[in-house]
Amino acid sequence: MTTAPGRGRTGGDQVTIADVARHAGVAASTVSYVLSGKRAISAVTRDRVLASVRALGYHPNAGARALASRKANVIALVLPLRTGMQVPVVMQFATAVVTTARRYDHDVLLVTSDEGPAGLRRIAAAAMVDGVLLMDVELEDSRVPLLRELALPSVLIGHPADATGLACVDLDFHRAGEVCVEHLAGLGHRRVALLGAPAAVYARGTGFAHRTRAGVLAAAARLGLDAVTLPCEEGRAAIRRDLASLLDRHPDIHGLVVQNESAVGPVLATLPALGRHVPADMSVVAVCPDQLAEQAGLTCVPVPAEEVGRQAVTLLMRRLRDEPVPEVTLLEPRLAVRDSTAGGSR
Amino acid sequence: MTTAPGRGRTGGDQVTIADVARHAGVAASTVSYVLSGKRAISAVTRDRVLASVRALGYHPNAGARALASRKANVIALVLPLRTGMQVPVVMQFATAVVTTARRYDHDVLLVTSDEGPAGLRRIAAAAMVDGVLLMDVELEDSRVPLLRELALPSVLIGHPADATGLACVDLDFHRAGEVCVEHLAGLGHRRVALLGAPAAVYARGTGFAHRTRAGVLAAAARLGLDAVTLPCEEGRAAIRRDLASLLDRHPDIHGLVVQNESAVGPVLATLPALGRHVPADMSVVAVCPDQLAEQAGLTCVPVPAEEVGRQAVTLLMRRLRDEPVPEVTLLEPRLAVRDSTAGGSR
DNA sequence: GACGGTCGTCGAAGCGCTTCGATATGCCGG
DNA sequence: CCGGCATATCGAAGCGCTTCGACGACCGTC
Repeated sequence: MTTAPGRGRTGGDQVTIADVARHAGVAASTVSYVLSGKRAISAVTRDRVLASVRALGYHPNAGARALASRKANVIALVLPLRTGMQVPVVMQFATAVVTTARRYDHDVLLVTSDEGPAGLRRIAAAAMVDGVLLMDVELEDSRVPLLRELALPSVLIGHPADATGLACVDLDFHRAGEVCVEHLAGLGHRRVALLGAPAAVYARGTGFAHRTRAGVLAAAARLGLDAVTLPCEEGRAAIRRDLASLLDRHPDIHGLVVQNESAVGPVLATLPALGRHVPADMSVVAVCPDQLAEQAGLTCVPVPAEEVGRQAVTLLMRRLRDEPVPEVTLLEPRLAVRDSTAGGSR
Repeated sequence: MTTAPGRGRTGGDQVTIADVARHAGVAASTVSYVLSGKRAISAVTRDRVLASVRALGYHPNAGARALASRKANVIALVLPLRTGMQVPVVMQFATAVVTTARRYDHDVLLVTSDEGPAGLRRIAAAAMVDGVLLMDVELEDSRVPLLRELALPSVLIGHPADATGLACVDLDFHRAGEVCVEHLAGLGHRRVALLGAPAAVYARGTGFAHRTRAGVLAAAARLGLDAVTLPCEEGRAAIRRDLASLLDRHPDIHGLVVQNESAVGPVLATLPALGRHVPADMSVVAVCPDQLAEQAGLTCVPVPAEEVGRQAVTLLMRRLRDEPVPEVTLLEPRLAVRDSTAGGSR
């Protein structure tokens, strides 16, 4: 309607800020200021501009905006897309991240860990993103020094051995381990076992696995319980074997902590077959997504993936505004008691 | 070393094309042509430029590049982050997409379906992405007309009722249903059942669920088998109940097709408890990720998430180059026979 | 009633890149 | 030995946006 809107391209309707300015009878800079709120604009002008924006269906061009403002309004989510990870947790987490980021008017670029340091470097150098969220951080993580070097705003999920100068969010897995053991102890069990992540996960130095184990052992020591811990591979058969040999060697164990998403089902299925009924002969408490535990009526310490994701984004946004953020944010575990744990006789 | 590299900003090392040009003693446009290969450049110059690129660690600024070239080199992956989805499949799929996209020098922007049409519109208008990959497409999907309207290059995973003018990739679920039934029939079973997705998934008109069911029924009709199909909710208890009532009503069923990731484990755990041993009394074939089936020694038609992801990206890339792509690409299902199916007596 | 101070708006200068002529150089055939 | 044609390179003009300095208009003030 006004002056020559569409450029040549087929379907290339691209409405520019100049179009809006013309439509509203103001300068382009004024439109920009209305949209960013960085300078005072009279109510009259603002309303007129906003009306034009709506009328034309204007959306600022992301590239141009990024170039001029030196902000992409995009954050990177670096996911561990390797095997052996607790898949649903990652998924829930990603959802929360995207949703929360959108609330701050940011989008999320998905990056896989296997592109590794080079990927981070590329993303950073190309100024594609303003900051990064790193999942599945290991105790000694090769990406951590790089992050420091790049001075790229970041938030880690999980935490490395040395978190100096970084921001980390995580469930307090050490405390989670303790909580599980305390619960079992409170029910009168004196001998407990931790069925953990696959051995590879420990070998990789993944924080949550180590910290949970440490928590279990610490609480056991403090409360004077006997505790054995062992990794647990995936696969129904492997689990059955590991579990059988565990109970064979330690027949007097009546409390079991399971921290391995994919093992939860098989463990519950296998125990009765080994003559241990839950909870009569064996109390089971898991560290896993609540959804999973709820289905199985399992007492658990839920992994609050959603909450972690939200927190992580919030922290990153704060960091992008150059506000100070705590180095370590640990979420307090809570225990959801269900029917898989009960008082023991010894 | 050369002339004034770093701008003022702390850590703002941003190396620009001008820096490279200066370092190599050529014009900026020459550097651009070396990098894009869009004009012939002498070997001598090219080598000198590439050396400078490496020496300075140059990475083109994504925003500037997008602005000038009108290509973002980013594709959007629109994921169904709602509940009731087969999570690990989605994950595998996402991995394949990211990996493949990187191979074509593209990045992936993660978008959730719940931002819905508005999200697509925004992304498109802001020219953040060059194309989109849509997962979990429903038979009547509200985003489909929008895609047509926006003339946004896209590839759908799954397919809508009307695929005209679009590109879709998917496992041939209809055929998968048939393959399962044919396998069971080949083993001599005359009465089979399909334990499908949760009722909500059918209600939503999700293609894969409907098509599998149709395939099962078609093959059964063709081969003269009796077939019953029923949805299957999540949760161990619900599954046990559904399964028990099914076998109660149809005690002579000896072939079971399971298409519900989260039901596979519980079904296998429940059958023996109901007095049906696998495969002696009941042959079970699943449509699920192969990894899951392999663990359980289950005969299955694997959902080739990785392959689908790769194909989808490849098609999208072709589309971005304005090459013609087929409207529908169906991957042929293959059957992996394991220990959960065996010949029946009737 | 001239002066300083806001307030609201404008114009212009880039941000770093691609791309389109234009120009310079070298080579060929006539 | 020159016109003509490739071939290799350069320079300049944007892409659409933000942001800075400037400037008019209007206010209250002494």
